[in-house]
Amino acid sequence: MAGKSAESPVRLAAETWESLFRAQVAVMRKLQSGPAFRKLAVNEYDVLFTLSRCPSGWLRLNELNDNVLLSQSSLSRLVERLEKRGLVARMPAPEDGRGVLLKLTDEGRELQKEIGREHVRDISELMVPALTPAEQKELMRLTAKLRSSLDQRQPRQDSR
Amino acid sequence: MAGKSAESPVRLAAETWESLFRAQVAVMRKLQSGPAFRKLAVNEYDVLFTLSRCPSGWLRLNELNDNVLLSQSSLSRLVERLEKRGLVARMPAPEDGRGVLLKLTDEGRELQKEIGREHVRDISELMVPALTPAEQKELMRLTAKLRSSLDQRQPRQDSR
DNA sequence: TCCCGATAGATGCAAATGCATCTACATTGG
DNA sequence: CCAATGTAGATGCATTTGCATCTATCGGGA
Repeated sequence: MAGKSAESPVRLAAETWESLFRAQVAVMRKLQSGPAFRKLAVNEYDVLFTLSRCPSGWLRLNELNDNVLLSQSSLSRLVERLEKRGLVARMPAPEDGRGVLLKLTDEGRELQKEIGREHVRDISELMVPALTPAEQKELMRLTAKLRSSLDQRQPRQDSR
Repeated sequence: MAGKSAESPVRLAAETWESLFRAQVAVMRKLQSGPAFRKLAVNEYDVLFTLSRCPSGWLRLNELNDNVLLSQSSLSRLVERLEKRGLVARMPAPEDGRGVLLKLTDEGRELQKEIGREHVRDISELMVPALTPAEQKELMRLTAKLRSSLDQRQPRQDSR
């Protein structure tokens, strides 16, 4: 039963990750070089986007950091820049004297929407011709499952 | 037929991309904070890895740049650093006086293997509990299809 | 053949990033 | 209640990154 094409689980996992990673790189490359991100870098937009999705409107710096591939210090300074540009506002966390709460300003919300519209258009131009709706749903399901599995395991204290 | 749950193609595409992107961030976060990348940054390892896969052993800087999410100038300097560390060797391209060919040195090949072993182990520890083999294969198929669709469309001259 | 635009890669310089560390507040165990 | 340990975020500083630009070569058309 051990045919030549039998791949080990380890190898399969590595190849799957590589394919996922390269696809992300290829899509991201196209997206970030488009005109949508002239005013704001992708990471900066991503922070505005995450804030725009937050039900309460306020988010801890801390929580933001989970979403973004940035070190804590880089995020701290990125937010500092956004604040200087008047796109987000800070407020000391009421229940935790160490914490900082963030929310979009009106200007920030507007810029997020403006970039978001264009961004979504760019995304669909790449995804729609590539995968059928059923395939997109399956891809979404698989990546969501992968993510939720990661969230559950011991998250270590290290969050570079 | 227009039920409330009917999503527009544009929305589906955007949500699919977001799920893919977040999964990539979550996995990458875990991988890069592990001990495998103490000696080399992920992007640096990725260059060594790509070179190790190259059949001829030699690769144009140019081609390398397609694989990596880095600007041309950043890649140029990254390679410069790798060369200083003795991990890769440069050679002027024989057929094109502008070009540069790259290959791994023995030391580079060894370091790539060393890190690669650990890296592959880390990947499988994340992927295996998250997705069944069949799901991994499907994820690989979908991401490969997405990537190949992107490669075909007009690649613009812009390659930041 | 000789321009002229395009392409490969390098470089100056400003901006962004990460690591290590620091401060302030929180929480827990005695 | 207090000391000890942990966590949130900011900051100094060196490294890395990207944009704009530069040089050198290639390739196509008059």
